[in-house]
This record gives sequence, structure tokens and C-alpha cells, in this order.
Amino acid sequence: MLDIKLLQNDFDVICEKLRKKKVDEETLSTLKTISLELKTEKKVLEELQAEQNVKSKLFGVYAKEGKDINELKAELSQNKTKVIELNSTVKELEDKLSQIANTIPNIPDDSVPEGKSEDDNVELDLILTPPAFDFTPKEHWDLDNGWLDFERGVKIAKSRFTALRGDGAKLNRALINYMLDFNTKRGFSEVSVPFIANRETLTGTGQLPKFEDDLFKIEGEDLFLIPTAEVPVTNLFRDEIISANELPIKMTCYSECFRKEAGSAGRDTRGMIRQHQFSKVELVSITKPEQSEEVFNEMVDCASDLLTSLGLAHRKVMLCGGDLGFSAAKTIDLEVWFPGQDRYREISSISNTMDFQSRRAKIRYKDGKKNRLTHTLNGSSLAVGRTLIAIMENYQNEDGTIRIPEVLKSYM
RNA sequence: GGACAGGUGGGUGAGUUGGCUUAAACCACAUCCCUGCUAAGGAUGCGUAGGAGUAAUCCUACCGAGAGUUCGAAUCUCUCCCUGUCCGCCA
Repeated sequence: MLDIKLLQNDFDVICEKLRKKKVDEETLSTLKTISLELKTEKKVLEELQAEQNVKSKLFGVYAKEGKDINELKAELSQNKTKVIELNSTVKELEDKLSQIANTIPNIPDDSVPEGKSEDDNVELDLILTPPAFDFTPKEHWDLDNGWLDFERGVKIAKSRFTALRGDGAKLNRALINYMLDFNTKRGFSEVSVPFIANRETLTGTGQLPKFEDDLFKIEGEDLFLIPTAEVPVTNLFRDEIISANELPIKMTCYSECFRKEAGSAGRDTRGMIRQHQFSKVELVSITKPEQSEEVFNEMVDCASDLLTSLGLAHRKVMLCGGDLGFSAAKTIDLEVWFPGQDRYREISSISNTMDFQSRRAKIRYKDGKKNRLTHTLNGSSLAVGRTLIAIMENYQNEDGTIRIPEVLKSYM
């Protein structure tokens, strides 16, 4: 959530920065007005409550001493009416405030380039060169080796679900294990969490209330399938005050991810690029503010080195303001080379949300006597499904067979 | 799913005839003092959030969540959530 105090004190600066994320000034101005109104109303309310408390106590004393209490009682009743009235005003304002504030995205970091869409993202680095083929490499859905069973996946659920078979299924599992081991060696401790999360959890990381349409909801319950392990793993520390010497906390987690892909009808309908369910190994860190930049770079390196170890050519891309996700202040995507498609496609996305999620989820740490908000970071180690098909396309032979990358052989 | 018992600061745990409770006490933790060596003792501080003030400090809210009764609720009423135990079911 946006820091309301910042909005009150540096309105113009915040407006300017949020322009990158297409938040109009009017909304922010409304928010500021409400917040200031709330502040003054609350003050009056508190004064009334203080008066009420003092007099109520007096009432008790008078009653015990047998003094006349009728006048005092009348006064208290009258005051009480005012308190109730003002209280509901304050509550209304608070509701309105959080309603608006919850839908305002994070402020982009100063290092984020201007831009409207992914076309304006900035390439930072190219790692490894795409493999050369002496035949025309196929797209993964044309590699008919029995690994990917699209028809039966659809039969079980619906479109955008795929079944894996034989070595395809095995490779998927091998990749998960390999990634977790790789990340653990880099200092990320493994966690395993529920794949279903409640409303509070999803609100903490920013998926709710704005993006409910993108989530699979459990019928009859206020529960959702997680769209990424970022959600449960970050929320592990929701409503907690962490002692400073425990930070940074660096975690890695395998999960299945479930996304409705609302609004992407017609995109990537073939193959396994865009699925309603996919495996992913995630990195999540919770840090002191001054640590987050360093940990962010560690996470980017971790994912990039993982791709390198698999021999997959990729590039690092800095997302522009327009392409930045709701909670992110800064994001670097890793895009892997797909020879069949003859282009780079996103396979990992690492974000620093600064204190945005921490403020929503109330994740704090003790800094001496004071409690401060932590920074939270998340990023795909790699999306497993996309890694699988990237390996298929990059390691294909002319006869349609697929070589297994060296580092994975012991996992197969 | 059924029955019963519960949810109180980091932990244990009092407080439930509504009002000197300012949420006790103990443990843990922090700082200091005394002592002096695989230790022990003492003092002080020690929940969260918001607000006022240069500051000491003060005010407000919060005892699972929400609503209600009342001048006044941790305490009484209702709804919901969660936990424990037993039963049923089950990988």
C-alpha cells in the first residue's frame, strides 16, 4: 500500500512518479483529501471519547457515594450519541480510504525507465548465444515425442491444461528438484506451503482486491488457488515483527500456480507457454530496507545463473513503468531463447516491492526500539513448464529426440 | 460432519457477581548496578497502531473477528472464525 503520509507531504512528487503507472492525479487528490479529513475527524472523536471515559469513571464513583447522578447521566447520554455519530463517520472515511488506497499500485523506483508497454522495456544483458541448427528447429508442440499430451489435459480439465507423460513428466520433476537444490546452495532455505490462500493473504501481496478476476476461487469458500508461491511464502510473515538479526530471510519454494489468464484469450493458445496451471520454483526474500537492492541482485543472478547452468541462452530486461506489475517498484525479467519461435520469451520475473507489500501485510522488524517495515522481494527461480519446453526446443535433434542438459542427468 | 472445552502483550497465565485493572504475576528479552568466574542477586525498562508535544509525557483504540446491551465491557448477549480433545470419515 501507498504510504499515506508521503502522499500528504509530497503530493506532487508522488503524482509525478505514479504517472509512470498511469494513476491519474484526481484519484490521488481524492485520497489525500480523505486522509486529511479522516485525521481531523479522528482527533475530534478521540477528544470526545476521552471526555466520555473520564465522566463514566466519575459516574461510578458518584454512584458508590450515593450522590445525584441524573445530571451526569444525561450529559453522558448526549455525549454518547455524538460519539456514535462521529464514529460512523470516521469508519466510513476509513473504508473509503482503504478502498482507494488498496487499488493504487506501487511507486516505481527512480531507476525504472519511462514507457507504455513491453516494447519500451530496456535490454540489460545477453547471456549465452542461441544454439545454431543445421535444420529448421520445431516449436515444442510440433516435437512429437509423447511428452506433452495436450488433448488429454483438456479432457481432464479444459483448454490451457496439459498432461505430461514419460520423460516429459520426469523432466518436470527433475527440474523442480534441480532448481530447489540450486537455490538452497545459494542460501535460500526451502519452504513448502499451501496452494490455497484466503482473502487476507491475497490482499497482503496485492492480488486482491483489484485482480480477483485473475484468480480461481473455491466455490462456497473465501479461498483461492494461488497464482504464485510469492503469495503464501511472503505472507508467512504477515502480522509479524521480525527481530533484526534474522534478516534477510531468503526462501525458495516449489508450487503449482493457477491463473485464469483473463484477458489473454487468443494469446499463446498453442503449446504450453500459457497455462491455467503450471509448476514454478519461486524465490522470496524479506529484508531490511538497506539490504533489498543487494538481495534483489542476488536473486536476479541466481535465476540467470540457473539458466546458464542449463545452457539456455537468455537476456535480462528491465521493465518500464507501463509494464511493471501492481506491487512492484522495480522488475527485471529474464527471457529465454525459443529457437522454434525464433524469439526470447519471459521465463522469470524478479521484483522488489520495497515496503509496498510489507505495509499491506504488516511485516515489520525491530530496529532497536522502533518497528520498521521490511522490504519484500519475489522472483521466479524459473517457471518450470516454460523451462521444460525451452529445453525441448533448444536441445532438439533433427529426428525429434531431445538431449538432456548435463546438470539434469543425475536427476532423471 | 457431531459432541464438549477453549481463544487475554514474545511465551506461560490470572482477571468472567460489569466500575482503583493503569490487563496482575511469572518466564523470556534489553540496559544498568553489585559480585567475581562453568554461577547467583538487585534496579529499571519491556505489546500494537494512531494522534498531541522540542522533550519528559499525555490522549485514543485494540483482550480471536464483527455486531449488540450499558453512563461504563476482557467480563453480559448474538453471529462468525479459529484451536484443542473425543467420535465419525479419510491419503
